[in-house]
Amino acid sequence: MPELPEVETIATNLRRGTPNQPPLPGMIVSAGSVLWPRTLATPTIDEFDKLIPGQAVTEISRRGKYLVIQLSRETLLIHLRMSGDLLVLSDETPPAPHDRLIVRFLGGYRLVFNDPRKFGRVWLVTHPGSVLASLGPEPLDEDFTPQRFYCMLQQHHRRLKPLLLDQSFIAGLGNIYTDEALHMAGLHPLQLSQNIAVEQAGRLWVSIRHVLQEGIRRNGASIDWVYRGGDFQNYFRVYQRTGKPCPVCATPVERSVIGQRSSHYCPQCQPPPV
DNA sequence: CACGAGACCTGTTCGC
DNA sequence: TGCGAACAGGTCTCGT
Repeated sequence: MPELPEVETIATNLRRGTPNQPPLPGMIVSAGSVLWPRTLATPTIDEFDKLIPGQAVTEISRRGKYLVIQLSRETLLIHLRMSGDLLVLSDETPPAPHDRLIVRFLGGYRLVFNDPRKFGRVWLVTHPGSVLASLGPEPLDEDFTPQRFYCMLQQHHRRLKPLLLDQSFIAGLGNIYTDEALHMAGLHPLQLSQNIAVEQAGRLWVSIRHVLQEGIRRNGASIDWVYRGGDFQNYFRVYQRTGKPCPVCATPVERSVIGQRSSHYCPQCQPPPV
């Protein structure tokens, strides 16, 4: 799915609006409608339909890969998982295939959660902490220091790739940005976290923040049939570039499956652990 | 605690 | 051309 930069881009667009869509803050909900029941994690559809009308959107933010839409009384949390997307559309725009949940507003606009694969989830809760509690630190926050990151790595005995994908370890990284960061840091995805030297941890810290910021600057990545407007996909170093030359040393990029996910890396720049 | 397999889903692309 | 396999930005649960 969308990873941190894609969710950040969507949050910014919802907050500020775009040439095609008005800003969400200030809008007042007229009704909710759940088209695919499993999309709504909590509460029940009946309660959702009852609770959401009349609430105003007050604030839009992001935590990890969750979109956080603050309403007058409750908080709407949205996770796009693999194929979810959020659109603000006017009443003139007809419904689309794969629309899963809709929040309608006074004034003729609606927020549409569209999700072909149906993995995405929406929560309407009083306390967002109940859903977000297990998330690790935000990699772009000030209190996420290289020193702290080194300590975190030392506390686990796990392979780097699955560890970085673990949202309770660090929030927001997915398959793309993890592969990109490991390549930039010159670290193999199978490297064990406890064997990382301070200096290597520092390089990984810089790399993680660099690729995330680069992703945000380019409005995220749009790949496969899910186009969200970003163009970071044109700047991938290794992700989905199997067999193509490493941008640093021209060695063909390799792919292997690690922890059920495909990993892309340069065997020259990212030597495998002994 | 760390890890692999399976589940949840649909759509696109690959390979024979 | 056609058809099944492989694959896709994620996360959960279960068994070892």
